[in-house]
Amino acid sequence: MTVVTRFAPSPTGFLHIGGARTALFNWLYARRMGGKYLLRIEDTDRARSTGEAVAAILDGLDWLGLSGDGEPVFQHTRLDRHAEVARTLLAEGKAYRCYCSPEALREMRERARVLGRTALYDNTWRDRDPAEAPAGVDPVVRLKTPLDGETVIEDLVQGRVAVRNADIDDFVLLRADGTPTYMHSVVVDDHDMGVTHVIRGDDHLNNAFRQAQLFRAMGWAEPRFAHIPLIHGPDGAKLSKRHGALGVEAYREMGYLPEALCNHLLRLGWSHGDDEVIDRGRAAEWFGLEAVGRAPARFDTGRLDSLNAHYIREAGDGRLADTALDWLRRRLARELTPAEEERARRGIAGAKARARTLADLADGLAFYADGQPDGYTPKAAKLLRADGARAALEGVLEAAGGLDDWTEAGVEAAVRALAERLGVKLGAVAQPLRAALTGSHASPGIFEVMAILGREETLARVKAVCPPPASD
RNA sequence: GACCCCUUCGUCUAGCGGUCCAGGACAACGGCCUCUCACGCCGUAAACACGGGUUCGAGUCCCGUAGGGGUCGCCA
Repeated sequence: MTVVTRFAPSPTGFLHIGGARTALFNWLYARRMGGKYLLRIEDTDRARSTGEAVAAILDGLDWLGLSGDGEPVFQHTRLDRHAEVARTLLAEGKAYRCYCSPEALREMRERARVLGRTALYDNTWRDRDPAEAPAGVDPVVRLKTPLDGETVIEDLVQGRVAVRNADIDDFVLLRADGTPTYMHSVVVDDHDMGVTHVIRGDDHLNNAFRQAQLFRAMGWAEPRFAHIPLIHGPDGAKLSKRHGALGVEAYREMGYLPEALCNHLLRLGWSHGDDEVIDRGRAAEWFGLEAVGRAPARFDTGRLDSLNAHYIREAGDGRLADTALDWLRRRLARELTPAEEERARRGIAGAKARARTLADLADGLAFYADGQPDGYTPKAAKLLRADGARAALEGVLEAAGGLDDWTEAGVEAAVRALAERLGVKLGAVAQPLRAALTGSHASPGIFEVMAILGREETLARVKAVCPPPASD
């Protein structure tokens, strides 16, 4: 039997972190088992579903590399099929029409709560003669669930979970307007799509019991369920799009790489011994539901930062170049001249070792374009005022002017010789120089910076802070 | 309130009865390296929620307690 998994978001907002992880687990499980991973947009609630949300979710999945195998199924296109299944159930006496008013239902809920019961609906119309139906009331259709015994789910993550059938009420299949509820359409669609493994958030565990009853009523094979623990916020409370959690696009905008986000999400609730850095290929080899934990994890960005830094360092300069240059243009809010672009491109190798995010990377590259885009940092200004700074910079001007070999090795030899001649440590020359060239007290190696900047630009920047004595 | 789930360092976790005075990673702190910042390397501090059992032996099994979370719609 081929494994078929699915990710079924409802398009009422962006793709949030929890959804992204659910999608990732479904994708990984399908890959691992050599199966298929499908997408379904749960848009039966036409009032809350929007086209923008559909686009945002599909975009987010695409960015993460979690697009479905084949085109996504839009649930609203299957309304007729959902109604047809409900009609079958009605005809077989496994479902019935309920004419209770919303007010009556509200009273039932209150009564049930007072009695300390879980099942809310009191089965008013379960066995009542349809002839008693009030005129002019559109009924809902409810499933006739068993009154005795218990429903057991052998969950692949949670283990055996049982609920007494008395605690499962006759839930609604079709609304009064004839449209299907989520509970009904999920089951019909999962069956029709051949879904074998339902991997989703823990918050659906209770729904599984109801859905299992519906599968049984139709005589359909139940899929295996795997309810993965939710991701909580730093405060330990549920993290969901409804509570202000960030969408994946927010992480993209902060400069995180999709592979870093996926790696981080993967390690939230799943582990493989002591392995921490796990790329997509490895994950697809190693992933298994048996290693998914049952306790919720908190979403903490500390490790995400560290993983992102790792993946930035790992990324080939070529692959990173276009992205980095885009970030730099945005950072400077202008286009780059060919010379600036060339310098920035050569600076990527040095800058990426120091960046945790793409935003950091752009910051680290900025000085290659402008001299000091934000002026000198306070620490840099201090370095320029330090004792001996003036002498060191004048020495550089002198030594650099006549240097033939303007390469990293060449300038290094010249600057080291200068420091020796002045009788100071290398740092006494390198630091003021760094401040003059980059506007900062921290940067890639100073000789690398000089080599990339070139003689002309290097001298110009030094002269800017160390004007030569006016000659007459 | 009812039902269901969870509980190892600050965080993510390893641990599937003895090999655990509990291991790794991130974060923190100290040091080395060094032209700065990173990287890298070395080191320090840091946890089995609590109480009962079962067992020769429990972080690991069972039962309670406490705490946390989830679900109880003609939303998904």
